[in-house]
Formats: sequence, structure tokens, C-alpha cells
Amino acid sequence: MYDESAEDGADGPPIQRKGRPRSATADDAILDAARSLLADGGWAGLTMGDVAARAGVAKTTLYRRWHSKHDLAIAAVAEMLGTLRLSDRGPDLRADIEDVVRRFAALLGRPEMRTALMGLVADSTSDPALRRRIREEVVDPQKRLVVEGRARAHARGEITTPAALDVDLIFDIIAGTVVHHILLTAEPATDTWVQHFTTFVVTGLLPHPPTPTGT
Amino acid sequence: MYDESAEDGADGPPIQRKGRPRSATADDAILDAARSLLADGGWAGLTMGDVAARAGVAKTTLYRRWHSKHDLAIAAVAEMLGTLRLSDRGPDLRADIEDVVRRFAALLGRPEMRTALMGLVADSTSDPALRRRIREEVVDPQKRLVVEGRARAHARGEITTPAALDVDLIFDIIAGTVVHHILLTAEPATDTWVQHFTTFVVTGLLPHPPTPTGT
DNA sequence: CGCGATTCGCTACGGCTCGTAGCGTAAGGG
DNA sequence: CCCTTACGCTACGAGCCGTAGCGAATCGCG
Repeated sequence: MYDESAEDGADGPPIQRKGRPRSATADDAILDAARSLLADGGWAGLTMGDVAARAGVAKTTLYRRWHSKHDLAIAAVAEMLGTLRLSDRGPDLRADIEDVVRRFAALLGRPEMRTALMGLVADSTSDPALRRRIREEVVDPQKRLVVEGRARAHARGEITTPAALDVDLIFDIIAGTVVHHILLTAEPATDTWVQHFTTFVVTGLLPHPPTPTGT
Repeated sequence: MYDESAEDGADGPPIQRKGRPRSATADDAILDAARSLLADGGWAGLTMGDVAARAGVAKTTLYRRWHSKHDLAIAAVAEMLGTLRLSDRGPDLRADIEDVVRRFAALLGRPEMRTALMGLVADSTSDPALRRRIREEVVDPQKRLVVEGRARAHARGEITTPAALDVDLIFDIIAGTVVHHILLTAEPATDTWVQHFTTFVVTGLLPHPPTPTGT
């Protein structure tokens, strides 16, 4: 189901093969062309023929590396998401959250990013195998950011036990909200929006929780 | 750009025309067929030819009502989302939120719903006109739920001024988080997840905000 | 009642995309 | 140096979108 040839997952060293090696420049040219077409023409604008033409290679060369348009898009997206980092060290949890929100929003501000991501997710709604690959190669790796932020908060004493923060839930909230906001406005998130949202994440809807929910 | 014939927006009375009237049963059959195909084969499974065949009509009949696959999908989705309601009256804000989260999650649990929604959003990333239509006919109408919940909270005295709650932000958070969660797990949201998320929305990450953010 | 207007089903089509196959050629490794 | 593999090219089958043209059916209105 899968060629061990392409270096999509970025796992393991490039396997040594016997004959003529693959062109590394072609790899870069293809991924660049794919992102460029995604930015210009959206998910529908990403056609294998056009990618090949813009990259200056034959269509066969694409299919020798990736088995489908989905595989190619995953590779292009994963490479971009892999660059996400947390700033060196923030003063408190709030600063760390604001930082990651800002960086994630900046990434989604790039049209090729949101286009590929949504195209993949859309197709994955009826393709369990594709959804699994997206989760494993695109989404789940980013949870490291939440885990790291939580560890910092614990080290600072802001939370008593790491288990107090549910990583999956926090990730759903941050990623989901930013995606929803950016996709429907189609403009980069403003700085005030980022701060507004961050405040909410830390504080919640009702700043002072007095309401004793008695019977 | 748009036939005033189809009753998509559900706005205004059915315009009287002169010749043979359109078959209302065909309308229902088409939308049902579309939803059925979406549930079975995902966004890619929604083909105009198959919809026509399953609905027992000619492909021409589809295009006479909707100008494109996107228009048809919007009509199918809007009809389903229009059924969203708030429960009659909850005891407090938390109950109202939990209620709307549960109902929205239930709707997204239906495969035809998430499939159509994501397919449309994906295509809209590079189609401003389509994005605008989705916002106006699908997304924005649901904000009434947030507005209503906020009014209730104000009437109960849980918040001092309605402006204290940013409708757009709250909508992004609730809709975005639920969508993100359901799409990546592909399973209906559990009851404990709904409660967990609701608690977060009301309380925030740090239940007691001690950290005096001094210099 | 009948006439004009419109819908409906059918078939066919042009243009596009995906992904594959076959072939001769280029390039590097043991 | 030769074997193995990558590469480019062309062609192809299958599928889908959206449109066109036709005769037949169906309703409103005068």
C-alpha cells in the first residue's frame, strides 16, 4: 500500500537502493509546485498534471514517489507543520498559549496550508485510512506543543498535577477554534483576536465562578 | 448568477410562474438522494449523475434547480442545520451551553452532515463567493443560538451586560472545537466529552485565577 | 376548452482529471 | 563496465461536470 521509497514520514534514513538514485531537487521542486498551485487555485487547482508541469518533471515521477494526490498533499502539509515551535520560555501559561495560538494562526494564514488541510480533512470524512494517516502524520505530532506547555506550567507551579489539563481537549479547542475562525473569515487572525481568545482559554466564559450549582 | 426559481434560501413565497410547475416531490427526492450519497460515499461520492439516478429524475432536472454541485450541497446542509434549537429553558448558562454542544455534536455525528460541510468549506478556501454563501446561508444563521443563550444569561443575572460575551468568538470556540473533535475521531461525541468541554468553556484552563500578572 | 409556457426525461457531447502502461533513454553504484 | 533504477514521453481507460437539443408531458390562464 505504500512505497518505502518516498521520504514522507521523515522517518529513518534514506534507504539505499541499487540503481539510479532519485533526484532530490525534483522532490523539492514537486513539493514547491504543489504548494504554489494550492495557494493559487485551491484544492481543485492541485492537479497532478499541473504539478508535474510546474515542477518541470513528468507525471510519472510524481506517482513514483506518492501513490495519490492525497499522499502528495500530506507530504506538503506535514513539512510545513513540522516547523511549529514554542517560543523559548514564556513567563507564564498565558504567554505560552498566546504564543502557540499566534504561530498556528500564522501558519493557517497561508492559503496553501488551509487549502491542503481542509481538502484532506474533507476527503477523509468517508475514508478511514486517509483519516488515520492525517491524524498520525499531521495532527497528532503537533500535540507535543500542548504537552510541552503543560509541563512548563507544572514546573512553574501554575497547576498542581499535569493530569489536570487534558491534552486532547485543549488541542481540540485551540486548533479547532483557530481553524474555524480563519476559514470563515479568510483573513489572518488579528492580534487583538489572538489576545481575546487566549484570555478566554485561560479564564473561561464567567471570569469569577461564584454560581454554586446547587440543586 | 442565480435562478430565483429554486427555493434554497427558504426566503419569500414560491414565485408564481406561468408554465408547468416544478415537482415538489422531485425536490425532496433529490435532496434525500444527495444526503444518502454523501453518507455512503463521502464528498467524492456526491456526483450529479448518481443523485439524479437515485432520485429517479434526469440530470437536467438537478441543474434546473441548482447551478452546481455546491449549490445542491448547500441546500441539503442548510435544511438540516435549520432544525437546530435551544432546549426550552435551562436553569443556568452552563446547562444552555451543554445543551447546544450536545445538539450540534449530534448533528455532526451524521456522516452526510460532516461530509457536506467539510467538502464545502474545503472548496471555499479559494472561492470567495462560495465562502460568502456558506457564511450567509449556513453558518451565520446558527449564531442565533449564541445570541439567545446570552440573552437568557443576562436575564438570569449571570452576566451584567450582554456585551460581555463576544458572540463571534464563542461561536468559533463551540463550533470549531466540536467540528475538530468529531472530524478527527469520526465517532459521535460521548456524553462525558460534552460535559468536559462545557466545563472548560465556563471555567477556563485555570479555575482559580491567582497568578497576579505583575511585571 | 385550448393555447402558450415551462418542466421533464433522454441522449450525446466537450473538457477535464486521475492513475496506469509501455517504451527508450539517462544516471549512478558495485 | 554492467546492472539496476529513475526519468521523460505519449497514450489510454474510466469517471465526472455542466451544457445542448429534442420530443413529450403538465399546468395556468384567457
